[in-house]
Amino acid sequence: MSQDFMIGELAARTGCKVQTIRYYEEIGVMPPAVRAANNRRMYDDTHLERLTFIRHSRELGFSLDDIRSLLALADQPDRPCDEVDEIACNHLNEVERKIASLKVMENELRRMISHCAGGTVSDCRIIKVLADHNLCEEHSKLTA
Amino acid sequence: MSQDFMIGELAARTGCKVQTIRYYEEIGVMPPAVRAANNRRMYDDTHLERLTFIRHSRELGFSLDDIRSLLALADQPDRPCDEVDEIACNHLNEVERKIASLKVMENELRRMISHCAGGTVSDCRIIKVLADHNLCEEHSKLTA
DNA sequence: CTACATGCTACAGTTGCTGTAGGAGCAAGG
DNA sequence: CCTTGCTCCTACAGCAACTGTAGCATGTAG
Repeated sequence: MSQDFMIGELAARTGCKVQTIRYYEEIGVMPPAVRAANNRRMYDDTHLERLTFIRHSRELGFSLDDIRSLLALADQPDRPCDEVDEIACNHLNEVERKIASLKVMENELRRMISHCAGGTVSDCRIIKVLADHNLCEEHSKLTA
Repeated sequence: MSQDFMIGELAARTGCKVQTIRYYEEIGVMPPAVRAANNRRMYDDTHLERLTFIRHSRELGFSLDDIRSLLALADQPDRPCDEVDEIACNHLNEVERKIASLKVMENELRRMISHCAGGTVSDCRIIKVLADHNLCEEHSKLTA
């Protein structure tokens, strides 16, 4: 096992673009790849696992900064996982905040659109509401 | 009416930073300000209205590109408002898409966090799920 | 007269990539 | 043997929507 392969195969196996992998190496979330004689990056299963971890974390919305911390913690199995929990909880809070903010936008957009009678721009409720904050029902709740 | 004032007052009256106003002028969503003898930008109520429109649109999540289009349409009151509706509807769809994607993240994060028993990193469910996509309940639904 | 606030330009930095230019190596087909 | 085409390499520019900084000029208050 731990057969070596090149960046193209790592990309194909993880659904990650080649440039993105090189970018992860550049910013230090992926370790520098060992180079073959022709200067090409060679990878094995440990790289595959690490990149899978990164991609999954990204899909869950973690920042690369958080991921750097999570990877560092994952490499120290005997430490308590408080810090992991904290990163995850903070991120969950952030996700909830974003959902709440988007829902306010959603409500207001729906309201604007449903009030538009479809005439000319001068009658358009959407333009009116955008021009005058006071016509907006939720204008105190917006904290995007 | 239409008293002139400087950029600091425009900023204070709209809750927009001074640099942001200059940036809006630079990219052309705000018209170039008339300059006083000392080269300072002077504004009047039309600028105040325009910036209010921009800020409110931004609060509702519209891109500056969309806002450019909306402002151009707002300046042509006799045209039908189909295009306005279309921009607003497209944006609403995008907002809904984002909410759906964030909710998937939220569910999975909650699930991970609630499964963590609080021991060491080697037992941590959060790290395990991040490392192995198959432990993720919703991994097919993530399309952030 | 001296601070201090405000204004100006110009540019770098943020996040997480994506795309491009310009070049080299390698295998297969003609 | 040569060309075509694929993959790889580095280095850099660009996206969105700002925000912050440096270094300077101007205006006002005490």
